[in-house]
Amino acid sequence: MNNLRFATSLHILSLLALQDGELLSSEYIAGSININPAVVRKEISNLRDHGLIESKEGKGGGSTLAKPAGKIWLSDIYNAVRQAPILGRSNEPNPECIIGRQINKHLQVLYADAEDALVARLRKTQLSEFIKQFV
Amino acid sequence: MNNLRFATSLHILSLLALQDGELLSSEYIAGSININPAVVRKEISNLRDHGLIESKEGKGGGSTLAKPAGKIWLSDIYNAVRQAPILGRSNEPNPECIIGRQINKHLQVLYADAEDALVARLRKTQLSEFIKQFV
DNA sequence: CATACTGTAACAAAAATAATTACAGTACAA
DNA sequence: TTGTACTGTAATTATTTTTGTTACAGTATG
Repeated sequence: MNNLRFATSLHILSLLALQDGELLSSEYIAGSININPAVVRKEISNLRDHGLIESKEGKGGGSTLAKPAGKIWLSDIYNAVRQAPILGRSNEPNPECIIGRQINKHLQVLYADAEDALVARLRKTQLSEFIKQFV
Repeated sequence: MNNLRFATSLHILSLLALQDGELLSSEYIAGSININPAVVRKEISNLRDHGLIESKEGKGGGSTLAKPAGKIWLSDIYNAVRQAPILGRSNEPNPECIIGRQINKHLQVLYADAEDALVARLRKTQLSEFIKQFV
């Protein structure tokens, strides 16, 4: 998770939440985050796939939340941008070693547990709560 | 944290813990993990800096745990390999935007909270417990 | 029909990660 | 005291991941 996707997605969603229904263009959002509009559109595309955002094409188009900010939890955002296990990838160890043969199985369990703990924390905060900080 | 360092370090420490005081060479360890010995030595160097491993140079040298496996928690390993915030890096948003100006501050708090939750989980397991799974 | 958007792909650039090579330094043991 | 078998570390290269850029077809609006 050494990337910008969580930060970017949360930024996008925060802007939309504060906008309260108004469509925002990828250009505008990109200006706020200070990144390329195409990157924003890519991230929006992903958030849309996860049911967090709706978009309208064409002139005057843009994006808005797909549901109230009170029904979006930070864990939803995490799940939307998640790609690899939170503690990192695994090696492909030597199967002839007693440790090597088994460790990935145990790592997976551990990674899942650790990730559960993280997600449980994120599930405590709604987007609506998060944006209350911006006043 | 999209890398192999946690998995690699835990593998190294598991081998040492099961070896119970016997010195293990980086070559042997590398063979078990199936990676390059120099990478192992680099990782060992880091774990040594964090007080988890002791090494002996020269012929017949190698590495061993710096303390009993019961006094090493998985959170210690996490802290040893940690580099970036667990949820990823942050953008450098537009300071002229009300969100852009503040979001990194709030992200930092959130990242710290989330990381605390993760670390708390890792603090529950000792290396000695982890290796009991290898029988 | 001109305009202003989105959606997406293809490509390029940059950054992070891992592998490799090399070799000086150290300890043991014959 | 010398050969051997290790570690420690740096320098370099290779690979993979991540981000940025460009381009353009498709869509809605007025």
